[in-house]
Amino acid sequence: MFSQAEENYLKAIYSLEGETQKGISTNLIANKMQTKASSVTDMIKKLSDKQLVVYKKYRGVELSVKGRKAASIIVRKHRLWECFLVDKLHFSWDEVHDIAEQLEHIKSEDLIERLDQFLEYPSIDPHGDPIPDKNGNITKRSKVKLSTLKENEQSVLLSVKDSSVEFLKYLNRKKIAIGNTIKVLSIEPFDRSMQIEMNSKQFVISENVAENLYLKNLS
Amino acid sequence: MFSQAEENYLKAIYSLEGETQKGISTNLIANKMQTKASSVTDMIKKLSDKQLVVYKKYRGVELSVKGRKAASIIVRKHRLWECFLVDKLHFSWDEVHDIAEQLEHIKSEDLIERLDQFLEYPSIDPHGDPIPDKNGNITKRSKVKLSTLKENEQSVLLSVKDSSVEFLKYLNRKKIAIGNTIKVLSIEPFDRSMQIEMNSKQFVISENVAENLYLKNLS
DNA sequence: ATTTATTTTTAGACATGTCTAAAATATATT
DNA sequence: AATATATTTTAGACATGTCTAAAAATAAAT
Repeated sequence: MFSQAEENYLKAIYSLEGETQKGISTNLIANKMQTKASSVTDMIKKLSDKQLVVYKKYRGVELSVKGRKAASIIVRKHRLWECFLVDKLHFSWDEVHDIAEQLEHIKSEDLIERLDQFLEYPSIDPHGDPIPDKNGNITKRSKVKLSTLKENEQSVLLSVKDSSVEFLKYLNRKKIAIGNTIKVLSIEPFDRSMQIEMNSKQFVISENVAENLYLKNLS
Repeated sequence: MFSQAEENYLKAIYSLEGETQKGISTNLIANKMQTKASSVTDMIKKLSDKQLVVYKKYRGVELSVKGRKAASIIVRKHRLWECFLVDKLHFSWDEVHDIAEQLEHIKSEDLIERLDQFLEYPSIDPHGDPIPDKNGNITKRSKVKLSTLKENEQSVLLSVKDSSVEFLKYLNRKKIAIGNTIKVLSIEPFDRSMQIEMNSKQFVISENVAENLYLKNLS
């Protein structure tokens, strides 16, 4: 059984491994977790002692098989709770992160399997991210950033990269939601902002926004 | 905001105040919480500094108004989560205590109000205990132990005193459930065991069992 | 009312997880 | 290749919450 602190570190490293290819540095983790590099080093040693990460001094860390499985179970719990909060308690997708962050640490395998059943085995969470199965396996879909699309290409919004409250509220205002079809009408060369069409409406989004939306990869 | 440890102490003191009339002693709390008296003294000082309890050295503690409200909100959360686990996730009433013990510490007022609504504002938990409202107020029902009933008296089972897994499993086997009407047919003077009738069936229960069942007070 | 027994508190220690400041190592620059 | 810069680790400290063992206070017994 892991402590909440250990679980949070595992989750952070897991998430960083998904974002970057290289080894995960101490500073990267410290930044992600809003803590200090020295604290990260301390915790990494504990995780290394427990064989959850592979660690060589000054060379960064990597999750072990055991660590990766533990991390993905935590992600599974987080995402299932988010589904519960949105689908059953009718929270908005921008309100659920902090609460799920607490709920993911509840210890009970039985609970999470029953919750999964109660939710009718969802495959994605409210932000479009896939939910690992009970063994921690994830079926990942091929996706591309909206910013990589060319003029006149279109696809379906699968998930968001940034799931901060600010960004999600922006998407709410623009009525941009998971599952919508987005077509690129034109791209402004100066700032790479995009004129897009969605639900028969046309509007402009910044490059920053386009960088944070994942669409189904059709190629 | 309180730590989990603080919340557990508040809940224990709250529960002891409900069971006994006198001041709550350090040892009583230590026993309830499966910890040492010295640890209790340490924590009581912290709670006293935060004005959650009234404490005089060597004289035991009492919850302050603020402390009692905080405690009853925790009880509210615990009981609502137990309802969720039994009514929605179909756990049995003997399985929910440990999980609710964790869930009760989740921080979000909004969450608990939405959960209350989702459960359609239950007034009692699966063990028959009343659920405090959002202000911590409880509408308590007048109840008596089955052991106080005389021959030929009958009433409805309101709640259980002991909610240990062992006792609840015993009740499951005997099909004794909240809401059932129980009639005392006879009392054995030697050991105060009772011959009772419930659901047109007759059987004997020990004094220990009769001491742990609360019936509606009809007098 | 003194002694005895029990309860409660204190003092000092330990585990977890965090921090600052300094030292050690790695990376970048010339 | 030597120096400068940035990153990582260590050493020592602190907060929370726990414990053991000893001291202090209360309650019980004669």
